[in-house]
This record gives sequence, structure tokens and C-alpha cells, in this order.
Amino acid sequence: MPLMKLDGTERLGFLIHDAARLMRKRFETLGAAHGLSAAQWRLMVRLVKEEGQTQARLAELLEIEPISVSRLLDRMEESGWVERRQDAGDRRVRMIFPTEKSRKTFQAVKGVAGEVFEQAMAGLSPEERRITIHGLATIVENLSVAEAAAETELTALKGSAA
Amino acid sequence: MPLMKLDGTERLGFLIHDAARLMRKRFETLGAAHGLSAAQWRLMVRLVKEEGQTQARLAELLEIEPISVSRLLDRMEESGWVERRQDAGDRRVRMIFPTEKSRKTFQAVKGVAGEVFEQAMAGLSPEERRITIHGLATIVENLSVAEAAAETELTALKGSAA
DNA sequence: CATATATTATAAGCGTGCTTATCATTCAAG
DNA sequence: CTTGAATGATAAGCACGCTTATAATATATG
Repeated sequence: MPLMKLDGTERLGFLIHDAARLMRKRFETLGAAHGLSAAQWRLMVRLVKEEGQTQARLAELLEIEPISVSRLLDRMEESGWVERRQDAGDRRVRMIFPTEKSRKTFQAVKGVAGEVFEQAMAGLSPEERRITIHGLATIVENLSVAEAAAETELTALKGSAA
Repeated sequence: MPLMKLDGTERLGFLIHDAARLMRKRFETLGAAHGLSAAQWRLMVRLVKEEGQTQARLAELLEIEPISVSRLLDRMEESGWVERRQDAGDRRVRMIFPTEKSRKTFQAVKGVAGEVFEQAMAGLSPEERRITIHGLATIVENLSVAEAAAETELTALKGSAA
């Protein structure tokens, strides 16, 4: 049992890390019946809402690298969740479509998400839930900005060095 | 820019996932100078606080699998962060010690953690920070319980089937 | 003592992220 | 038109989680 004392500074990192790991695990446990991993679910949610997107666009939406999308889709295509279709105009692009199987499963997926949400937030008041969500959204926003700034700085350094 | 509308149910999963990913990235960006990954940092924090722990104990503390600790330590030993020492009494166990390099770096690591914490929480009131931390701790607690219950259930099923 | 079970660490193989590099295709500039 | 840059997808290789299996050692039991 990890009963180590950590001050607030250190705790946030550990907490978010643990929360993410547990949530992923919970999704995978509850969703095992459908045979989808957490990453595949995220992609499917995006895809059902808007079909026929390119892999590059999906990578942007999911904020992961195009290569990760490529390999994710390899497995999903193999399992019959998605279909890659050629674009008539531009032979570089592949448009991604959910299969009938995906659309049918989507409703169940939504149910699982609700279930995990309720389990996770149990015991928190509506006000606490609202503030926690807001806090997380703020953290995501702040860290996005900080990371983007760091990248810009790096690019600037490289530029001046060249 | 992902401007997709997601209801609260779906949002929590995405938020936590994004927060964890960004925080990991931020740590790695700020800590790149020291040459430690986020996972290696977590292990180091534990190790500096209590030296000479076994790999099994570290796995328990970090809540990851022993094999993950094993391979993590492989790389950290190679980079001179830790030392594996044989136990005189039980030749199966290896006691893990931080090197002098680790101890020296630890203070800097703490500084980086504080920096990330401040960046992440910027713009949130003390009250909002407190509730967000509490909310996250509750989520971690709830999901741990839910997952443990699921495992117990699974074991029971297996038991009855046998 | 000998054999069975526990424990500690590691091995092998997979999923999902990353970075860096390559291929094919498209588009823009000369 | 041809050359060169940009874009979409993939490849290769690494980090860090996981599960399942194995080797070595300790310990408990007949």
C-alpha cells in the first residue's frame, strides 16, 4: 500500500497520471466485450460523428502523430471497424469510414462512457464535479500553451543558430 | 484545432487523457536537460525518499508491473542513475540504490515539478485548486475500487466455473 | 531429505505513444 | 515542362505500459 507523503506540488502529477491510467483500464475492462481498446474508442467516437476524414485530420483531432493513427487504423481495419477509401481527386489521401459494425457498437460505447463517468465522480457534489472539470480544462489549456511556447522558443533558437 | 462538441460524459475521459499526456510531455521538455523520462522521475522520487527497496516493492509503490520496473531499471542503471545490489540473505532479491548523481539531481527535479504545477494551475483560485485536487483524488479512489471489484468478480466467476 | 509451492526477477511479445526518415503524389515557381 | 517544396501515408526503432511464461532461489510440507 503506497502511503507515502507527497506534498501538493508533487501530488498533482501523480494524481493525473494515476487517474488517466485507471480510467483507461476501466474503459478497457468495461469495453472488452466489444473488443475495442481505449485508443480505438477515442478514434471511433470522432469517426462516427464525422465520416470520411483523412488520417491527417484524425491525427490532428486526436492530437497524436499521423504514424500512430496509421497503425491504429491498421488494426481497426483488420478487425472490421473501419474502411479506408481512396480519394478520387488526390491519390495520396485515404478517407476513413466506420463500418456498419462500428455504427451499431457506438451506442453501447456511449453507455460505457456514462457508466465510467458516474463511477469516477461518485461522492462528488455537482459543484465539485463542475469545478474539477473546469480545473482539468484549465490545466489542459495552460499546458498546451506552455508547450507550444516552448516549441516556438526552440524553433527560434534553432533559427538564430543557423 | 479540435473544436468538436462533446457532452460532459465523454469529456471527462478526454480531459484526463489530455492532461496526463500534456503533463508528461511538459515534464520531459523541462527535464530533458537532466536526461530523465517521466517514468524514470517517478521512480527516482520514490527511491531517494527510501533507498534500498526491492524491485517488487518499487513496482507496488509505483503501481506498475514488476517487469516494467525491471526494464526501467535496466536503462537507469545503464545511465548511471541507480545501482542494483545483491541481498546477502536472499540471493533472489536486488536492492536498488540511487547513485550520487541521482541525489544531486533530485533537488532540480523537485524544482521542475513545482514549475509544472504552477504552469498547470495558473489562473485557478486556491479554492479551485483544492477542489480540483480533491476531485482527482476522489476519481483515483473510485476507479481503484471499481477496478478491484471487477477483478474480484472475475476471479469469483472463474472459481465457480472451475 | 525430497518434493511442492512461493517469491523475485527476467523474458517474450503486444499496444500505443514518440521521433526521424522515406516514398509517392501534388502543387508552385521558374 | 521541370525542378523543388509541401503533403499524406508509411517505415523503423525506441520508451513504457500490459499479460503470460520461465529461471532461480527460498520455504513449507510430507
